[in-house]
Amino acid sequence: MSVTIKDVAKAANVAPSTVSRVIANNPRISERTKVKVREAMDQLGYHPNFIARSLANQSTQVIGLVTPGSSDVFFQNPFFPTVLRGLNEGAHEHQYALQLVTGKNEEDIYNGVVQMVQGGRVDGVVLLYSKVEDRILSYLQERNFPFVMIGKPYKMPESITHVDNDNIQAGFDATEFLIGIGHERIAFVGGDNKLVVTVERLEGYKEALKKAGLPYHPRYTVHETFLLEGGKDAICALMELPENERPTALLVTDDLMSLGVLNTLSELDMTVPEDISIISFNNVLFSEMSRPPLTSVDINIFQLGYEASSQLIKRVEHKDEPHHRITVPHHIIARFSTEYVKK
Amino acid sequence: MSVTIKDVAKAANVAPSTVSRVIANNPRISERTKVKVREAMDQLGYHPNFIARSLANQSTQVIGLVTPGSSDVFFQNPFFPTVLRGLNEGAHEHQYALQLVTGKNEEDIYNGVVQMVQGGRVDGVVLLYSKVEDRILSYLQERNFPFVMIGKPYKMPESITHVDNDNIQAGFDATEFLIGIGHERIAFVGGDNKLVVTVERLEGYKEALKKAGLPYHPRYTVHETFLLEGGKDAICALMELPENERPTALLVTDDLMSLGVLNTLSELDMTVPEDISIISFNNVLFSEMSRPPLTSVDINIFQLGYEASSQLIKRVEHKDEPHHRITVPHHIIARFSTEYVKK
DNA sequence: TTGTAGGCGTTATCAA
DNA sequence: TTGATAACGCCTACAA
Repeated sequence: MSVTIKDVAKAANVAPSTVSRVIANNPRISERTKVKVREAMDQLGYHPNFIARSLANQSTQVIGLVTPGSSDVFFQNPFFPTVLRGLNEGAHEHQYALQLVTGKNEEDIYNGVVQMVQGGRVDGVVLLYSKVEDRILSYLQERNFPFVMIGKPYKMPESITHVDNDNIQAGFDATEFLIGIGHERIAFVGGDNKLVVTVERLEGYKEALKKAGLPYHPRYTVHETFLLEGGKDAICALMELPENERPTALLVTDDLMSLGVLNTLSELDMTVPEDISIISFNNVLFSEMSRPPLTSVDINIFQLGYEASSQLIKRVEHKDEPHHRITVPHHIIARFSTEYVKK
Repeated sequence: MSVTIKDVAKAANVAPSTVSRVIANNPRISERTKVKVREAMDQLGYHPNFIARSLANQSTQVIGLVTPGSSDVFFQNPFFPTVLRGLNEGAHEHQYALQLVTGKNEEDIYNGVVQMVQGGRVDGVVLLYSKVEDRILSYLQERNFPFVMIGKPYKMPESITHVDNDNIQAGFDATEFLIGIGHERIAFVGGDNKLVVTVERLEGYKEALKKAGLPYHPRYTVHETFLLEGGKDAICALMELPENERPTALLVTDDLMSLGVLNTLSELDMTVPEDISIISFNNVLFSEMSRPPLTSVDINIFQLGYEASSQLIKRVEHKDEPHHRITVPHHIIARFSTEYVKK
């Protein structure tokens, strides 16, 4: 079929093992035979068979990517392409390939992970999410299989290598930004409150209010999913408050939601930022394409991915690496959805 | 290390080959031993090793995904997540996994493909693009390696299995839609004119003009890349035309570009659709999130992906399948960026 | 119906 | 510095 190490060996008049050593660039092979073997390889158009190599080595140079619950939804999230870019870059630098776990629901994905792991298809795994009570996480820990998480583990963060933003600080900074331009009635519009990110950003929000001596009103806190329509109901409810209680600014924990919010506001005939300011999170590609362009907390999604695959490869190659937490910095990109409050 | 077929064999008091046959559910194995073996498997927590199986079978159950030139840019394209979803679904139905070719430039990707293919990492490949003079395409054809293309091959479409929209028809329909609501000066804002899609949609546009007896003005045709800022210059140039020559409608071949166009127009103080109508292509997620929501030609991106992986698997499993062209239907989603022309 | 043995293409150990 | 040879875990004639 394909040209193998044996064919090369014959052509070069050496043993297969010698060819193997040439491939590995083993220093104890004479330059002369190296050259000879390499010539033969070129002539025959030899390429090593990864599968055979994997079997012999017990290592595949492949990283598995695990998406949360339903991949479908996750793929839609503008977070995904960018984090994938980062993962890709980190993997590519070390000659690793990326493989996706396929599946439409949690059960599917769980089985996919088990197959990947036990089937020896991948050397390690990146979890692209963090959630409470995760079977996959427990499974990987039990088997002591190398993995890295993007986001903050719900528990035992010190025994799980993970890369994450300081989301408390990010929530704090965003809120302080609004306070700094004069806002006092600030509402928090967050995603699924089972996600650690949401909880943390909310915490930062509260801290900033406290520090500024502003009251925290639970009714100023709404949780919606990250999906598109999410925002609508939440916003309407807030905007129906009497004028002197209505928030003058919104902190929205996801750009996609912000888009929804923007549309809802426009339907309610409210102008951003004149009537109400918005600060958003993630700073994905289209944050600057909306009208008005969104002030958003850039969380360096690319770097999140890049660090994740780099760290994972480190773990795979040195199984005794201690667990790390990598904190990726964030910074606010001020655009045109925020403005000094009108008194 | 891990539990293998041999361990199971011992535990069940049979030969390894018997275990192997049980896994394959070979009918010539007695029910009794099947049960016995399966029990042993469960007890030991056996999972077949994919790598070993791949080596023995010469088949990996993995599909390689090849992105155009720079993956980075492609990942950003909102086309990508949806097509990936489709690919994922098609692959998952047949228990195939997806692997990405990593690389940042054409050279990188080419090498990645060669490694994947010669390295026996994948059973087949999906090309997520179609372009002129493609090394990767030639390479795959030369080696007679199973692949499927999304988009229309630049040449020899009858000897390449591909899944695509009828883009000429789509361009035609979109243009006719505008003509149908009274527009006569319609400009074509297209992406990279080396891409087959662009060329075809342009062709459809011309045909529709012709059919309606409207003149085709080359200056009404602008080509920009699919990138965000793309639109700006092109649009300004058009809008600087004297009022009675200025187009009243734009046909923009990509939603992302449309977003850019929308912003540019808003900077020029032109209102959509009152001052100018826009019909867009692809109908990606955020088409309805823009302001105004875009009238867009839905090209069924999901199905494009789904068909691609399904077809590929068919080819992989029956090497003698004849080449197909799968045409995925499109339809216009009318939203609020198009309006009857003001006379 | 089941077992034996060789092979898939590498790598790694041990001799030479 | 190189060559035999035995793994790696599974599949599949061929034999029994």
